[in-house]
Amino acid sequence: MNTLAEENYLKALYHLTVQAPEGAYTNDIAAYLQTKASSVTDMLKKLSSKKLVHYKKYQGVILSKKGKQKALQVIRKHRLWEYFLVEKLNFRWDEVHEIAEQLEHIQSDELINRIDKLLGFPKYDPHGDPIPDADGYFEEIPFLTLFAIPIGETVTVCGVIDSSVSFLKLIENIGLTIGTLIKVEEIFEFDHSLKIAIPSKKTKVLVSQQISKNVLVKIKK
Amino acid sequence: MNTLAEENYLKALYHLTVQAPEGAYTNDIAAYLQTKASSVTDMLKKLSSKKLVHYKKYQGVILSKKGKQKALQVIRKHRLWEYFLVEKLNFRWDEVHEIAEQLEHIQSDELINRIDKLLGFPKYDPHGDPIPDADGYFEEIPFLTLFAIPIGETVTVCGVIDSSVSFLKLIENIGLTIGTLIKVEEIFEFDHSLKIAIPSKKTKVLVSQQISKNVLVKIKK
DNA sequence: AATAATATTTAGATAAGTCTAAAAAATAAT
DNA sequence: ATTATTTTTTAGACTTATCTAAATATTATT
Repeated sequence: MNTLAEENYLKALYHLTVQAPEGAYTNDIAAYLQTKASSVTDMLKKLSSKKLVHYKKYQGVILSKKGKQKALQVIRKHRLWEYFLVEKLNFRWDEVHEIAEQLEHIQSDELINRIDKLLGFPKYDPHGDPIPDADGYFEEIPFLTLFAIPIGETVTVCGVIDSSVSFLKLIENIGLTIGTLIKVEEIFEFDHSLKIAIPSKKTKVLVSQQISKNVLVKIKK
Repeated sequence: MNTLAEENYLKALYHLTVQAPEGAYTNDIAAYLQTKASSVTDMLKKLSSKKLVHYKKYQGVILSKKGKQKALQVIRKHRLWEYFLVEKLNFRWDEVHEIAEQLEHIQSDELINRIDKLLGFPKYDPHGDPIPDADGYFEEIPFLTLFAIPIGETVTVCGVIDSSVSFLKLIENIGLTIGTLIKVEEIFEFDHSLKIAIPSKKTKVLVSQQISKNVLVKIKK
């Protein structure tokens, strides 16, 4: 069993190395966790002695197989709790992150598996991120960004790239929540903004390029 | 905000002093928390400096008003989470304590209030222990649950523990409304269900354990 | 009232996780 | 290739919560 601090480092390392197989750097980890580089070095030594990471001084760090598995279990718990908070307790999806940061450290396989069952074994969380199963397995869906959708196409919102509170508040406010069916009606050459129709709300909304590049969608088939 | 260790001491002090207004003793606290007397002394000093307890060297300790309030909030969370685990995730009562010991330290008033609402604002847990409300107020159970009544006894229904709509509909439907005189005719070992006679309606009804644990009764004198 | 037994506190140590400041290594620039 | 800059690590200190062992206070016994 790992401490809370260890779990947070494993999770951070997972997120920092998922798109960077060469490894994570001390300063980046420190920035990500809002701590100091020296603290990171200390923890990397500890995780290394526990065989959770492959670490050599000055050489960056990657998760070991064991470390990756542990990280995925924490991520699984985080995403399932977020789903629970939104689905069962009617939190908005921009409110759940901090609470899930605490709940993800509750130690009980049985508990999280029953939460999983209660929720109907969801594969994706409210942000559209995949939820690993009890063995750490998950499937990434090759979502497109709204930015890449041509005029006339109808798509379903299924996630976001930027999951900051400020962005979530924005899309909540304009009605682009997960599951919403939308249609791209126009693309303005001037600034690449889009006119989007939301049939369920009978509204239309103008969306900037910056927004459209952060909204993930699935093409309706 | 208090640390996990502080919360555990406050809770322990509450339980140790609820029936002993003169105060708790260092060794008793140490035995209760499975720690050493010297550790207790250290923590009592800390809690005292935070005005959470009234403590004088060698003189025992009692909770301050503030400390009692904090303790009750932890107890509230513990009992609500236990109720949740049993009610929504189908854990048995003997399985929930350890998980609730972790969940009780999650810091979010909004979360526990929504859990409270989800459960129908229960006033007592199925052990008959009262659940403090958001202000720390609670009523000691003056009744027994139907579950605890032996064969042959005649009792009056005087309340429920689960006050959710679904449960109220159920007991309304089978006739176990407040004021009803009932007699326990049989207890089936198989699933601890009861056969109840309702003389006023000249009917008999089979009541599951889950139901009997949520019906409060007063023994007829 | 003096001594024995018990309870409590203090002193000093340990472990986890963090920090600052200084040293060392790696990388970039001249 | 040497110097400058950046990055990373080390050394030492701090905090929280714990421990053991010794000291002190309280209570009980004679």
